[in-house]
Amino acid sequence: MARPVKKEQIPNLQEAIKETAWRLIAEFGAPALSLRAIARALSITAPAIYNYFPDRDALVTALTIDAFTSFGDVQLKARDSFPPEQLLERFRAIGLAYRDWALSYPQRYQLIFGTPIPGYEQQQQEILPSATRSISALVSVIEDFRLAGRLKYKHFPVIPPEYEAQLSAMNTCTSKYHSLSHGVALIVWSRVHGLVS
Amino acid sequence: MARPVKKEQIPNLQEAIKETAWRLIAEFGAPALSLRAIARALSITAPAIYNYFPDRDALVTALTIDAFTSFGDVQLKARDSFPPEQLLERFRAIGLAYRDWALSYPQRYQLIFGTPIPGYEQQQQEILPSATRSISALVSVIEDFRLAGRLKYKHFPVIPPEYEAQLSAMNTCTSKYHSLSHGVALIVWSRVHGLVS
DNA sequence: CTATTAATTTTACATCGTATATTTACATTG
DNA sequence: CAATGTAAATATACGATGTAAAATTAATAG
Repeated sequence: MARPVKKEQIPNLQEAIKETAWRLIAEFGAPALSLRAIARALSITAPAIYNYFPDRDALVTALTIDAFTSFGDVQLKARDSFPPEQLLERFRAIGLAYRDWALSYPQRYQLIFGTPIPGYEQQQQEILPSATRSISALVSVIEDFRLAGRLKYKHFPVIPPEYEAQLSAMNTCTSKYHSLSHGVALIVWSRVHGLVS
Repeated sequence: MARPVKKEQIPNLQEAIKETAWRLIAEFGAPALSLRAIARALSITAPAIYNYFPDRDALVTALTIDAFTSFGDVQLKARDSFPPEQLLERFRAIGLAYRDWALSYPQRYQLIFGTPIPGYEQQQQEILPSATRSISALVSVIEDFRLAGRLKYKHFPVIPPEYEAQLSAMNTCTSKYHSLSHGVALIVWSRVHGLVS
């Protein structure tokens, strides 16, 4: 074989594309993102991107996964900033970390939770693992509450149907937690999300 | 003035455009809807549509309003199929009517609750009245339950933040109902919606 | 040095929304 | 009844998008 990985006037183009995409999202908003705009900003032609991502949706999916990964890192780190016994502190840290993260990375927040990109629809299958991991911090703590008998509930929580598909997917993906914990986590999450917004 | 409303090879073009749009939505799905596709189907040129709708979003908004109106008609009719005292029957009729409507008009259902049209984002202001009316049937019945003291609750319902904006908008729009009724209605709605899906 | 081959650009096509200018055909008015 | 004003439709055009196919470039392996 010849010419495997050199030339590249931009050292790591794959990464540069994503970084530029993030910058454009930050500047003009997620709905305005386009391959051509990215190429323009990089002084590159649009089809060149196809060497790194099979199509536009794949790029957006990659961005989304990165965002979820970053989010998950922060969430897990927040949880582990307190020892396993201090459930309340862990719980609280996770909530605050959510807020900090949203403020620190508004683009990532926007891509995951904000106005969607026009033609794009989520490729659940690809995104799910990183998405699941990102809320596993919260779920695990609530699971600990439940195991400690400190989860008081009278009714099984009401889950809006929009989330139900994801919820059951998460359940099959990480069956280590009780579904009740998932449900409560979702509600907690929606509360925090509301506050942060 | 001259020539106000004649010629028109297609008698009522405004209406014909909308009907064709619905047909295309039914056939190819809402995300695939486009002005040019509508024009093609009508053997018309695309810019002609601009005589009836200022832009594409206006057309989609008009369709959405029509869908909500149809939905509201059915909901109110269902409610009024029982006398005001038979709250439970009314409640039940509304739920069943939801299902019937979704099955009878899958395109309308899809436009309101399904995958959105790519570039389009809802013009809340225009849509709100018809949307509000469409769930007023449910809200009014729940309000009656509340007034009759038949609404048992321990916690104020948890409302996912996505709906909160609409909820408060509805409140200012039709302030005749208690906000608790709105909240409960939203939860009931989400349950029924889940079932129907 | 040359052949191979990965990385890019060039060119091209199909789609979209929509702005502008032009034609068409009717209804009213002189 | 013919002239005119005007609404409705078309024709044309522009810029944007995603992406397929071919042509070009440059680095490495033999």
